[in-house]
Amino acid sequence: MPAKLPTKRSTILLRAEELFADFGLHGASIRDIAEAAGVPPALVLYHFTTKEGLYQSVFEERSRELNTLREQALRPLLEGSGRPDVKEVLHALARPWFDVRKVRGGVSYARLIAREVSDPDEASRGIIAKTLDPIAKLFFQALTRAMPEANSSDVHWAGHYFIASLLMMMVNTGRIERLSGKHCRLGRSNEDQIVGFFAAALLGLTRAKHGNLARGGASKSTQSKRRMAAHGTL
Amino acid sequence: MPAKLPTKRSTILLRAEELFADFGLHGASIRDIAEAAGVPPALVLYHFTTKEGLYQSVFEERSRELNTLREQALRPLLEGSGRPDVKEVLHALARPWFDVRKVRGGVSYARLIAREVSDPDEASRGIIAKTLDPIAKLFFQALTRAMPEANSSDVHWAGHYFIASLLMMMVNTGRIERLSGKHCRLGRSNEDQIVGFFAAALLGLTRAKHGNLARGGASKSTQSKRRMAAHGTL
DNA sequence: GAACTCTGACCGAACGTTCAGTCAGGAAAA
DNA sequence: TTTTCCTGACTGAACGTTCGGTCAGAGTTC
Repeated sequence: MPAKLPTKRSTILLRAEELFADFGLHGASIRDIAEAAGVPPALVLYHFTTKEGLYQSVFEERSRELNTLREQALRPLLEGSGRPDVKEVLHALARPWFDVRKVRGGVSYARLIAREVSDPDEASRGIIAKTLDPIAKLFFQALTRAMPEANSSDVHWAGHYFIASLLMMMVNTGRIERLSGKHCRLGRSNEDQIVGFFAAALLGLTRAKHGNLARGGASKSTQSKRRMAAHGTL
Repeated sequence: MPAKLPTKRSTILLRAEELFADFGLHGASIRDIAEAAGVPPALVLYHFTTKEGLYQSVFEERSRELNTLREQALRPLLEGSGRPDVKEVLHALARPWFDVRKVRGGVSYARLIAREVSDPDEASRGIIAKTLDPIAKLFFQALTRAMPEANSSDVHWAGHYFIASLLMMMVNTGRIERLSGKHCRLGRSNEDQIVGFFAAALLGLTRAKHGNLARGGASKSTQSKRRMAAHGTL
């Protein structure tokens, strides 16, 4: 059978993702998006009711796809009775990013998240919390189980650093790639590089006699750690 | 002598920084900023000519302050003939962030940068390149000199990871701090934590026999590395 | 009185959104 | 089979509001 031809609705969704990623919620107008999709502005509102509704749909559609991949990779690591491999845990989070970059719009989604993460707006926060927090919790669970003897606070921070670096890689090299054309393309070697780096760093935590790396607050309250995990991005 | 009382111009600059950080260039209107500063909208345009002019001024004013601190810390490490200490290099980049957070508006500036970094807009890119690239180059120079025997590509990536994590820490905990009130405040212990983590990871690079961590592209061209440094953020 | 700081009234453009209505096609009634 | 009815996709023209920016002139300082 032929590939199902794109509906006007899906075209709007695609163009909106690109323009929202490039210019933000306020920077991209409905008229811009409608023009990019080749439809009258009224059709955008017909399908998505409000501009925020469109924004939310853009976000949730792609998040659902990524979260499925991430959960498929993380669940087995948590359900087995054995101790998960650190590299596998990191790959579980990294691989879907590299997969989604291959499909059209993947780069835009990375930029979209990068925008949301640093946005204090209430609507944005709700989106992050709803779509990204569950996976983040799973990730930190797996990471902690992979390194039971390491200082829990350090492991949590390391997880945050990994996530931040991953996002930077997606956003920043998306820019490099676009500027430099074919070569300097982000590929699987970058995935192995970042996973290798953080796996080594994490394993180094256990070797460094089980104290906090910081001189100061070695043990944060469990509550504050929970809160940090809850605010973890992707 | 008394602290010099704020001029209307400086008040506008301060409020603009906060609102731009919260809502972005397009999300914050001149009228919003003027109202927050307690001045008529026309005064904003009188002082800064255009909205983009105001945005640029906000950005450059705070960048100048931070860059001075960073350069003061990095220069000595590069001018000495000896080999710089890795931790000192990392601290040179991290400390100004923690210093600026203490003064009013520091958190907003971090969010402002986080926005800019993932913004493909030409104007934004120019700002990043002009204000942040020189320091980034200095940082990568010092880092490479601190670890001459390590794989240069890995060191560069590690530098990017450090920068990304630092920014995430500023932005994310700015959020946590605001939500949780007094406690859970970002302090010096966090600075030691992130510097300690990345210093250990970097030193681990030399121990791991001098190969690239990635299986794939072990040696990127010098050109591509330069370009990455040029796109380094903060 | 020259220069600087500041203000309120105003402008055209663009904004998100509304709405009456067209149109193709499928189900129901004749 | 033909006619009627209905629904969901879609459109063009407008709505009221807010936007960035202008401008003549008032107030203040030197």
